[in-house]
Amino acid sequence: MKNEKKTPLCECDEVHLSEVEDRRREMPALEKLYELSDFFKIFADSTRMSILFAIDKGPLCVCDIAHLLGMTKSAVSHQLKILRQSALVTYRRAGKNIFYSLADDHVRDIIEKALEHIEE
Amino acid sequence: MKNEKKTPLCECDEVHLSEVEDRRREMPALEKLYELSDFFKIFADSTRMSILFAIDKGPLCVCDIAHLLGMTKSAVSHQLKILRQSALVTYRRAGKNIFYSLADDHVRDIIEKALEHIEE
DNA sequence: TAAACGATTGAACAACCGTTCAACCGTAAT
DNA sequence: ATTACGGTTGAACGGTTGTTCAATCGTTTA
Repeated sequence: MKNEKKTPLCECDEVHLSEVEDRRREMPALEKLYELSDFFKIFADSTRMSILFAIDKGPLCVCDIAHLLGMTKSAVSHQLKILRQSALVTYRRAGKNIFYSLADDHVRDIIEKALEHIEE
Repeated sequence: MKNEKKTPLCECDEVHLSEVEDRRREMPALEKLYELSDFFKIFADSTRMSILFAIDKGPLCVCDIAHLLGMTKSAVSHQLKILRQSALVTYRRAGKNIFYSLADDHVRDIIEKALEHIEE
């Protein structure tokens, strides 16, 4: 058997090894870290952020959102798909229109927190 | 004078115009939306997220973080620069080492909220 | 059934972003 | 002063991501 660890280590000599090992134990699982950053990725686009605010006060159809943001239906629909897949929005069909709304109050909390931080 | 609005509108005929205008008034300023999504961009990378968790329990030097994450000093340093510029971390020099710590308790709150959401 | 329209989709393109690599800076030690 | 070492930086490369465009789906209406 060869060495188990083959991580591309940094080239430093002096490392605070015991401290580092302690931290490693306290770190969340790698998978959790990916989930977290993936979750934040959803909010990391101004178009998606605009859509969330747009439907915050009630359902709107794709066409309405497109008008509101000054974008094409296609572009909006692509972003709505991402929000759908992330379960941040729900939708219901009404004739030819499809109305989107926020799926979760949790989302409002997170954006609220972020707004507080930005306002210093 | 020509038309003032020259936004690349969607091609729909039937739009719920009054509703859309109401929403437009309630929307945050465009600049605010950019600030918000830019803020979330910082957390939208697993390396940066890992770094934040790594130094959550106390200061670590670049070399320690690199060891902990199994990355090069360079890669870590580039991400630390972004976190520095976003004022999410602070640093102090101690000899040849530079120790980084979390700048703000606000950050912990936001990540905490996100974790809650992920756990359903 | 056919036309009209709102909405979705996939491919393609451009812009953006994270890591690598090599060079360099700042401090400490010889 | 020179060497060693932790840390930073800029350019370059590859992968990701958002928008556009054209084609298609689903529902309603004629």
